[in-house]
Amino acid sequence: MQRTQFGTMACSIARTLDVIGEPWSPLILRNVYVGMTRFEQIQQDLGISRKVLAERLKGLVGNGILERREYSERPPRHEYVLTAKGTELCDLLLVMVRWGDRWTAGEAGPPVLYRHHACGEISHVEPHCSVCGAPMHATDLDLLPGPGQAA
Amino acid sequence: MQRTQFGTMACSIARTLDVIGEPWSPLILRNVYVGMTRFEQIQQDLGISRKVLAERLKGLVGNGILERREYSERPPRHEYVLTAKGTELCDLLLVMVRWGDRWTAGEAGPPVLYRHHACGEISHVEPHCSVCGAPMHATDLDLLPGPGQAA
DNA sequence: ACACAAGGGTTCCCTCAGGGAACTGAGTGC
DNA sequence: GCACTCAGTTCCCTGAGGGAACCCTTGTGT
Repeated sequence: MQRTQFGTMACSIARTLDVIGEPWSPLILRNVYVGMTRFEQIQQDLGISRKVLAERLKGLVGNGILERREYSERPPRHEYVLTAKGTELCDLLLVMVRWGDRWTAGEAGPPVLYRHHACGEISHVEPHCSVCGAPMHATDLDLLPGPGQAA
Repeated sequence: MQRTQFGTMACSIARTLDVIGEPWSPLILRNVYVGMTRFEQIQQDLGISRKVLAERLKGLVGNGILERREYSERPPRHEYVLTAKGTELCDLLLVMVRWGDRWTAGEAGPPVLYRHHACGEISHVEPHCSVCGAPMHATDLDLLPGPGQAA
């Protein structure tokens, strides 16, 4: 948890950060996304403190990103799975991957490749305009006040 | 700065987090993106501690996201502007905005609207496949080991 | 029957990063 | 000379992250 709460700001970036902005949260999400759904697995893979992992998982469940599901009743065992809200958040991870691959991967190249089901090719994510379908980057936009703007 | 350093992990998400994962960094980037480029402006707008702002700006400049530019010699005054690397990172902000608008804006609607230069319409960003151009989400992908994978 | 292991946490203490306010220092305007 | 602005820096205090140990329930080997 940040010292300053971002959730109350009239800014969708701040509110998104309120959900996954805490240290480790994006990496936890990533691990669940790739199928590493159990406490012990995640803890060992990331090398995160057990305390912090427990806090983050509780937070992500509370925010509706993950769901705590019992996969064995006896003995009681739980795993964490993505909700619809959480799955959509994974698109954000893909954009982070794209930027990281481009600017930080260096000589060695990207550590993971992504194959698109639809076309079967190794590709990466590219932002497009939801209206006209053309590529859309941060420099191609005008910002206008919206209905939810603070008074 | 996180206690655990993410930069050395063989994961583009972790490496991206190493650059903008610290608390406040994405919001600082956002402010520079919308044209709020000066220390005093950013500090007052965000309500961030001056100490932390100075640290973050130093970090973002060090990572090649921002450039510290003198806009007046006498008196010496500086502003922070986006580099190419930083501008591309803003695409990440747009995806955060999109998710935040969808899942956290509530009744009031999005606080800011984005108009695409190319088509002139209010739109939002949507991830597409760089190869086939079709919409691409986290669930449409297979993950394969890449060349930069850890040994 | 008993020891031990594994999953999934919780509790403890310690350190260090964030918050807040005060201070600095160059330069300008009056 | 005095106030004011920008852009930081320094100070102390609190609270979050790291690490290790501990806990509880159930399963398993002997």
